[in-house]
Amino acid sequence: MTTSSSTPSQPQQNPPAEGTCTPTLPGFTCGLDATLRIIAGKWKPLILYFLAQGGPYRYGELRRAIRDVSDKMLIQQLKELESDGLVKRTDYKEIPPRVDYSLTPLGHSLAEALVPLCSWGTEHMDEVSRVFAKREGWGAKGR
Amino acid sequence: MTTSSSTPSQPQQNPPAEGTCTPTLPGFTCGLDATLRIIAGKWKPLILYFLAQGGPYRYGELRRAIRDVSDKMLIQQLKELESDGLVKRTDYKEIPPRVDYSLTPLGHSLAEALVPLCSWGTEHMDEVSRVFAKREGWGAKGR
DNA sequence: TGGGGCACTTACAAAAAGGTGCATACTTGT
DNA sequence: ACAAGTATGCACCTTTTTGTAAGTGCCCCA
Repeated sequence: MTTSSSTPSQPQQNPPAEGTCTPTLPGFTCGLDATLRIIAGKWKPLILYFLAQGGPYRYGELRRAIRDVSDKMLIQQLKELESDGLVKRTDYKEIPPRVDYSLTPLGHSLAEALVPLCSWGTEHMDEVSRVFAKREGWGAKGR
Repeated sequence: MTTSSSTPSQPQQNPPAEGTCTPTLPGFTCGLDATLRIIAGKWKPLILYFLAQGGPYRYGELRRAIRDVSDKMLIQQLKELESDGLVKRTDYKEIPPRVDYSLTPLGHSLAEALVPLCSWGTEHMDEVSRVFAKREGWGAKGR
């Protein structure tokens, strides 16, 4: 929870290059920091991703689509996303419970901002795969 | 570390929209997943960010620039970034140690892919701030 | 009546991530 | 001689995050 908010000192040596970020913000180092903290959570990107693809999803659909996620986790992340205003939960209050989830406009905009990351990952799949092969390969000691 | 690789079932109801991601990959659900796992780590985005801004930085410079990061953490993350091929470490093998870090081409491309996230965070700063105010505000029980 | 699905909730445990502080080997400044 | 700076390494501990298993209330179906 410590975010390096105090004394936002920037390096005064190298030229600050282009205005990629604006490091003069409330509790965050920069917008990137803020964004990453919002999508932090093992399943959140996936959720956003799925919701961005299809229309609203029912809870069970998501659950099955994401596969490997437990109820606890899915619900927890959905709740955070909801309270963060990225996802809208619609409870139809029917007798066998029926609920669905969709992106809010804010959520949509975030999902769009994620696209380049997505492409990067896809483009550099081979490098990335090697990296993780390495990390897991001789595991048991390294990390 | 489980990535929902097995049985990549996709929802067959809603139309798959545009080709935002390509969910047919080795160990990851999609490129986004891969990317996020590479930049996972409290300080990595910041490091990439700083390196993307100025030229190569010496260790101590980074340490002071990022502020609040401990040696252990900074070194650890730098090492991972290095072994992931995003950062290049140059050891001048001088008597008082001198080392500097810079982005590799791969690192640069990633940094560029991060720009939209950065902008998103900056643009939606107000919403994001509110979110975190809420999260921390009535803490102690919520999470 | 037993089984299954729906959308969750809760208590508890395991694992991962992060943090603190001390140590190293060598040099320069005072 | 001693403190300070350089770039790290290592041991230990706390916090955060994730996972597991079980349970809830209600309904439908055979």
